[in-house]
Amino acid sequence: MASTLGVLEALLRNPGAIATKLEVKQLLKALLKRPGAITSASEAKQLHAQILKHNPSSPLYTSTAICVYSNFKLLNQSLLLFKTLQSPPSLAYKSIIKCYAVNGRFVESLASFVDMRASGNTPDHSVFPSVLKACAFLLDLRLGEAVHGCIIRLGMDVHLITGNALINMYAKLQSLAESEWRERDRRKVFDGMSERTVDNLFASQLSQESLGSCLDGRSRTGAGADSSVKKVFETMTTRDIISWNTVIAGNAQNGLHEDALAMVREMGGAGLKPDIFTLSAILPIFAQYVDVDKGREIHGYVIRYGFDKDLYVASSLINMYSRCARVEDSIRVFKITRQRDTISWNSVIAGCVQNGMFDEGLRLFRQMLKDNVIPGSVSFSSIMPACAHLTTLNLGKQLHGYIMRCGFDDNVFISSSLVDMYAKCGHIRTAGWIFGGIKGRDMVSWTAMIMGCALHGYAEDAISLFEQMKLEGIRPNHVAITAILTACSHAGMIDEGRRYFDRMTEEYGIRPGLEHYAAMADLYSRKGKLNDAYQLISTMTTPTGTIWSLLLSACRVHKNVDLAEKVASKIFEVDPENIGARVLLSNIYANDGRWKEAAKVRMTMRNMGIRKNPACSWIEVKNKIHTFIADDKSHPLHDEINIALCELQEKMELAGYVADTSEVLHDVDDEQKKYLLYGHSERRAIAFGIMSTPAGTTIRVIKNIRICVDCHTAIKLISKIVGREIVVRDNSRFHHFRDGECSCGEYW
DNA sequence: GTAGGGTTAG
Repeated sequence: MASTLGVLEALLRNPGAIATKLEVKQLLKALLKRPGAITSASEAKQLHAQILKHNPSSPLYTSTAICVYSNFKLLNQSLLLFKTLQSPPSLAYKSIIKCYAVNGRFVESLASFVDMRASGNTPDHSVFPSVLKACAFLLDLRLGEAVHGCIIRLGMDVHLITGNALINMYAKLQSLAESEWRERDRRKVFDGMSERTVDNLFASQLSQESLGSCLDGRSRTGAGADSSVKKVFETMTTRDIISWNTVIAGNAQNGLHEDALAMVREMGGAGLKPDIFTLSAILPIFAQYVDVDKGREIHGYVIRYGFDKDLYVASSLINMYSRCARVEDSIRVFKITRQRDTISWNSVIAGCVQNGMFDEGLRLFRQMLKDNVIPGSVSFSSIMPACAHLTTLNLGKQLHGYIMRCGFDDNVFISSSLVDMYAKCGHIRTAGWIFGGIKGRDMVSWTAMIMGCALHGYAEDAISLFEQMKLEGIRPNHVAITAILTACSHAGMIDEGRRYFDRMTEEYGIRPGLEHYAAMADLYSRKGKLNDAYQLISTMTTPTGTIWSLLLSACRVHKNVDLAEKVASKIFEVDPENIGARVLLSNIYANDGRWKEAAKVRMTMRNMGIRKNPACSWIEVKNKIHTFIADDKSHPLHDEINIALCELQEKMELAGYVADTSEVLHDVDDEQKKYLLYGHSERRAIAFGIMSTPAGTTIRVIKNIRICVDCHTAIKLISKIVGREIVVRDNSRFHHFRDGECSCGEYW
């Protein structure tokens, strides 16, 4: 054999060499037994040439050539040969099935498998892994089960690699059928997470003893108890670390977290130590449970074993830390990871964005592009919320263009984030247009759109979307319900809001949480039903300062000082440092002319060392954000803006404008109050916007606090005078001012 | 030949 192959090597490396027919025949025969002797694609082509020269019609030789080509993943060459075969022999089928699979052509791979069975050829252990991988990829459980039956009949279910592939297929596909179980299991495990069973899990070096001790008290069984994954695993006579890791990853991804962790403990008993695959599979569990202590222990183990150079482990660690709100640790892990890919960048970017570090997220995103790392679809869905929160429309639009050029605009994660971004940037119509084009909308897409309508005051659209979502078989979760309650709240629809609130438990199985109480309290408060709001909040077991503050704010609008004092004391009970509440209370006193009390509250604040955030507005002009803070004169065009405001003022007064000074909370005379109103940040931002953009351009301004009554009146007039649409987002909603009117219908 | 990481609404 060795000498035959030696001749072959000589022949292949020197195709011009003359070989006798006998020699070639011997060579090919030897190759039939050892196709692996061919070590490069070019040698494979030489072999093909020899076959064409000496025996082109032999199915056996042709199959051998296909086999050799498929070893080098050369699909086109394999196919050319395969198509010449009238009735392909087993080897040809096996090779082509594998070749399709390694090239990601799973449909064709399975079709060839079906052809092979129909032609009476018997598959063997060499094809099943590819076939099972194809079933997993195509989410075809029925075919997978049929293949499994075939494997059992052939007695192949004890074969190590086939068994591993079976486990993988079931792990990937069972999650589809068992999503309901999964949810139940998740809650169950969550309840038990604080118990000692998981404690000290990774205390030392995952030693046999420490893992063993954790097995005591393991009590739960889940959907996985008699799952196909488990059955296959238990049937196998030999198992390797891949078998264990596949089951562990499957359990982790299917929400069987306790099972996954138990198996990590058990694998020690089989003489196997957790490796990089094991760790990257279980780290997301600690990320989900926000258990940074366990996550840290794993990080320690990772470092001790030198696994910290692995990209997968690094991304899992970055993700774990950011889910646990330790962004600094995420960034640290990212920075010391020399090798980086799209996913590790995505992890750190998403970590920043999810923790509110929008600018840092954007900076890292730009750095990623600079480093020539090609962004994937996940990169965009991770960064887009930063644009939504910062309301940087131009940046959002640029990213949208990039997304379209990449062909990612049909991705549901991305389009949902776009719906949200456009809605939050004031472009509700664009949001609606994108939403309309989403195929396979999920709960998040619907909720983003519903919330968008809510923010713009389009409650009826929000309600009809909500009902349509239910008709399409999507059961609302707690976020969707928050969105619909917010919609009702922003339109003053008390009855509708109350109905959704009262029925949410019965109809959707969701108990009202803080966010739902907040929306309802807001609904009553805005409508002036202050006592109803008070009653509702009082029924809560532990109302927060934030919820009481909604009512306090309404007390200011509806000028109810007595209730305000009562509410304020409730707030200071649970949250003595609450800045907003103290500011509000002082304003309420000032509004009532009780300047002494107002001053007292301010004094208390000063003594406590707390300062209120100043009112500010900002506007994006030519990709630059201009910020205007109340009474701040630092803008380079400050004087020009003042002149423009005075000119506007004259035209407004001609149109009948009379300043409403009732909300000016300073102890000064009316003339001074009028002057103070000019200084309101949104007015200066709008004046600047008018000065620096072409006639007719829509002005978009964002403000950090509620818009005051006088500004609301003034902006309505300004929109008419300058003939422009002016969109102002305050801290809770959008106002579209057009031709002297506002979309909020005086309700905000 | 089989195994692992990152994403959208609040």
